[in-house]
Amino acid sequence: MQKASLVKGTRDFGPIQVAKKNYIFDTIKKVFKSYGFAPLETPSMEKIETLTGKYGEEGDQLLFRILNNGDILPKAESNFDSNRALKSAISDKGLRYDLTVPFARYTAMNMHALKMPFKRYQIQPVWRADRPQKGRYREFWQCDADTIGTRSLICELECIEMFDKVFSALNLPVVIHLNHRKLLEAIAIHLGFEGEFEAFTVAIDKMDKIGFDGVVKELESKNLDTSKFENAQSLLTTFDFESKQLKDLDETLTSVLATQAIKDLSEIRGYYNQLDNDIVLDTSLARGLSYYTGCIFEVKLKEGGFGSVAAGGRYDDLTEVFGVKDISGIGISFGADRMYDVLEDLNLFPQEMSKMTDVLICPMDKDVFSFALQTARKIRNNTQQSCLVYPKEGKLKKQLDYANALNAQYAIIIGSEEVEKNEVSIKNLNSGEQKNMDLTQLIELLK
RNA sequence: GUGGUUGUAGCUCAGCUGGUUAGAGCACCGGUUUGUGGUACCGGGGGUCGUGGGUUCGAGCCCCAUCUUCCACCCCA
Repeated sequence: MQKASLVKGTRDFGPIQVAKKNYIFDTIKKVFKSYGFAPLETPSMEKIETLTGKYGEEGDQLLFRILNNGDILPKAESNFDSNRALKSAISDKGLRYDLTVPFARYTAMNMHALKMPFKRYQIQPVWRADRPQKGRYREFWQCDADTIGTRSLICELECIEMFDKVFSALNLPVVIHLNHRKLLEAIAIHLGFEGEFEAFTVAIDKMDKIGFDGVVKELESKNLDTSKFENAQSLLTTFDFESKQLKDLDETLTSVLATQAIKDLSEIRGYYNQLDNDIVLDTSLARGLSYYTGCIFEVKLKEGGFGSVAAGGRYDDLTEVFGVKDISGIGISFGADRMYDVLEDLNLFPQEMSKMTDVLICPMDKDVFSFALQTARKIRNNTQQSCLVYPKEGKLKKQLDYANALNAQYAIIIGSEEVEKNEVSIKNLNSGEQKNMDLTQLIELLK
């Protein structure tokens, strides 16, 4: 016999967990649909060359590769000068790392049929060969919405609104962090890091974690000149997302790049009045994925938890590697598994998630089965309630126990007395209240 | 990928410096009550102590390996 076990960093979802997960998916889906996004699904696996080189060196290492079928040994026996060469000889497929790149691939292949701007949403699992931690899985679900084929800043606004709506619908207070890649570049140049943009962003992205002094140390450890960095603290921080702050920032930076970014941000700011959640301009936000070129977002929990529960940004050249130029796009992604964990921790899933049925019918002996089944049929055909007949007679205690385990709202008790009077005994399992009535009254009650 | 950490019944854990048949609470099952649950009482099942080696007269406890968990770094949802 073999011990049953799971692959590291993966998990099962039982009936209640699936209901909870669907609650998250449904909430997100509803918002996506209300903004006119249409569904798309792509295969779990992609050609390895579709995936590699899109997420940087680190990302490539985290790709799950699929071993080729057939006789790989002769190939493997040849001399390869590197792991990389060997890998590509024995594996030409991989599991998708995110949903954005498969979408770019899809777009490139279907340009002829897509009416721009094209808006799609996609809710599917992705895989990363990461070392698992809390809130960090090797298989997890992303919920993406992207708009491509337009540079309109209305899309940025929609992203912000969708973040706001989803988290507000889930009763999960968050802070939406907003930044602009060009603003970040302008700041980098202003602080003397021209040509060292990557190292600069990697360092300042850790601001909230290691603090200002930590960032200085990090930069120095990479032999970067931090002489102009002393006035950076007031520049790399979170600002209220208001026009006054934007104007001040523009005046401090006085560069073309900064002005472009501020213009975008001001326009977006002009499009809305009130959100349920907080939003800040966070100039220390530097999303790692290198394909972003405009606005970038990250949604963080107001209290504790993981790094971020949702993120996104604008990218200009994602389809270019597939031969399709000048398609600007913007997309966001919700991390369903992290959201699941937080909602669980904070006990924010609605009560009915654990309800397996609304009504349990309890037949006392075999003679009443047909009456019980008839009652069930009536309930199913005439009400919205789900209904289940306990498939074995006897022991009311046992049956009521079962009803509790299923979190049912009503138990309908049917014995020979009830059949004789052509009625049922219905018990409200929350209040304990119980009364007898005929089937017409029962349907009326359950409607 | 680097450094650390964890692993005892379904769950949360106890188990003294290695010493006879490994414990508790909760959960589960049965009964008290063969037609009334979620609160009471009585009883019961269930563990090759993550796995594989080793040291020892003897290992849940020590050593090695491996897997798993969680944490930090890296990166990220």
